[in-house]
Amino acid sequence: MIKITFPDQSVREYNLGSSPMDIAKALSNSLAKEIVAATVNGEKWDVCRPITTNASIKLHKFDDEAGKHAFWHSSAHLLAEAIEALYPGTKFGIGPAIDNGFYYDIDLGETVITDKDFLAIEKKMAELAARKSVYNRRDISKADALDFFTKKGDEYKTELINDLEDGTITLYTHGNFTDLCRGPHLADTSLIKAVKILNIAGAYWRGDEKRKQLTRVYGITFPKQQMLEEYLVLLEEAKARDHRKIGKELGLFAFSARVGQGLPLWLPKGTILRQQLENFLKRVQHAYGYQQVMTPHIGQKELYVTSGHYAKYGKDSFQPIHTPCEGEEFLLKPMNCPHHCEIYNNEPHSYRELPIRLAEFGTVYRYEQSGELHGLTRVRGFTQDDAHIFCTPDQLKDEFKKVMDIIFIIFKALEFKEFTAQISLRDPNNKEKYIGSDENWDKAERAIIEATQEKGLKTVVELGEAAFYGPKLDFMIKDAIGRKWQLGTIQVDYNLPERFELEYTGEDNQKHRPVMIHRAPFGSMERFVAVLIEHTAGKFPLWLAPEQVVILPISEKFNDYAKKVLNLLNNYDIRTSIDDRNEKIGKKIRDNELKRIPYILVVGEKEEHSETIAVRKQGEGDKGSMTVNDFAEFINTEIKKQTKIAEENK
RNA sequence: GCCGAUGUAGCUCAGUUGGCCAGAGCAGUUGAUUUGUAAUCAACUGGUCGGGGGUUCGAAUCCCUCCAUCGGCUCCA
Repeated sequence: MIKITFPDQSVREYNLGSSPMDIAKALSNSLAKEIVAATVNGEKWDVCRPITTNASIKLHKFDDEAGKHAFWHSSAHLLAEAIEALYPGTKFGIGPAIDNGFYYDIDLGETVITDKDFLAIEKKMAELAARKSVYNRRDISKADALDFFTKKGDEYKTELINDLEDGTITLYTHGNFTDLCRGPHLADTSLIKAVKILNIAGAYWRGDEKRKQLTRVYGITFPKQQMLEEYLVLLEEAKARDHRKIGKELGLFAFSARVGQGLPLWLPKGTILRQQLENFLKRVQHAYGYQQVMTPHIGQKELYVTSGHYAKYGKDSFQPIHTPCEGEEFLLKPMNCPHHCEIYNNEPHSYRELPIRLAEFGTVYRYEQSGELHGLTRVRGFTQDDAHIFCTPDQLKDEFKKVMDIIFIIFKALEFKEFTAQISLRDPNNKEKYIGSDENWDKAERAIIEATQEKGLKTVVELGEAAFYGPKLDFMIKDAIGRKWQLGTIQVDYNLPERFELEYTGEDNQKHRPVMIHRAPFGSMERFVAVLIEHTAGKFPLWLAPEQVVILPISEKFNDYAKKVLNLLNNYDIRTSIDDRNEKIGKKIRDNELKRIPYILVVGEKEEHSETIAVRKQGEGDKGSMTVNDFAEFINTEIKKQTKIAEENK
């Protein structure tokens, strides 16, 4: 007998060699049907693998991460079996589970598969799944494993095996397919009830762009058909929210092949939206003691040699601009910090002046490979909501907390309710990789950790993820349909103050080096607007909406009254227009609802007589009538409510 | 940059194996209608079929090349 400890610390006895599945069955048959993986003594375990010692156990269903992982990993094997059946001779790379499904990297030789082949693959997978093939685990010696895959002609597998240690190698076989794999896997394939091949793409073998490109087939599977359908609905929803689509529909931004790829053009409406965001942030930052500055879009090559960026990125970036006569060399600015350092250096500073906080909506240009560009989220020219704080090492923690306050204000104003942060620290075993003294690093890392704790922020700590010049804190938000996006960042920098020889005079009348903090709550205006569009599906909060109100006269006869209403609202700085097209009211309502204008005002005979308007809220329908002044007051109060947070938290 | 896919009117898309002046809906213009809470009717305008080159009696359709976009990979100060 063996003693099994459950997560609630209860202990039960089972026969020697019982598998997690046996244990689950002993608990309840319905539970057993849902178990897809197990953790035994902290190790991921196949549900059918015998347990031979006393152990702690945790059973995983599909609804937890470990369960999904095993389910999708098993599905990747099933995909491989289907591929091998349909395309004999295919060579296999790796096939892991990912956040949403799984993939398998395959080498099809001369064969090319396209999305037209997906259906056949799905059918084959479903057919193979229904055979209820058991996943069998087998320990194997390195020599035997090499022999097996050499005979099979899978050179990718033999390469992988060569990197493994003898005695740690296991194979899994189900049906006609055997794979090198660590596991764990499902009991059998029959749990996989719903299959969808999502897309295919090229992927370099082992992520190395110098090596062969394999075909990566992405798929997802579920234990219930309905779950697949729900997932497909979510994908549709994500597609409907795509910022590239909505940005086009709402006339926010555009791209022109003639201007150049990755260079967004902000259209009038998108510009209003962006300016609202900028003004809001400027107000918040003003309240927090920031000073606004402006710097040129180019800088002498020398500036970036000083900053060190030229050495690091010079060759792989936009090439220098040369002046025709003097032979000067300028670079498009890839970041604002060197310019801000020179502003700091413009005059000597006393410790009494610190912290100095310089803010700029600075447009920067970075060369991105053409294939990396994506809508507004990855572009070649973009504007950072940048600021640099120059402070003493002792002020670091307090400044960090203040920056976090600003980020919280923004997240609140934009209704990002769920967010987490990642603290990136240096690799404690490789301290020499980093610039700056041990003492300062310790101080900075402690400051970040304490600041996040004091603010009650949910964080994960990643060792070795810090930049060479300092630790950082990155914010991750969850949008309205549960997707995660990385937004703002706060970074400590010991490097640039050194390189630019920044100084301040301390209390002791000696020169000291300030610490620099880079921070961008939005990240970039482009990326942030993209996330905001996908979060809101283009239904922006009132204060951000490029068009806040539209007035719809019932017929031409009421155009004059509509103009009167328009003038009144314009006096209140409410962004209003009239839709005086010769169309029926129903048509006008539909069109303006689709434009996601927050308020629609209908005016006709009734309203003209009573000096009122009929109010309709986007997505909610008729709200009854009120006087124009009452409406204007109402709108202003709403906007103040949405944006007042800056004043409150000063 | 690499692999694969796509590119037809301002937008969304039809155009079977090469074959009459390249089509539809929406948008736009004009006219009729003067409208009460998610699409009034009609006429009209609008296209070097991504650019260039080639094959052919004939190319949106086949081939080459370039450009852009999309899905990934690699990259992201």
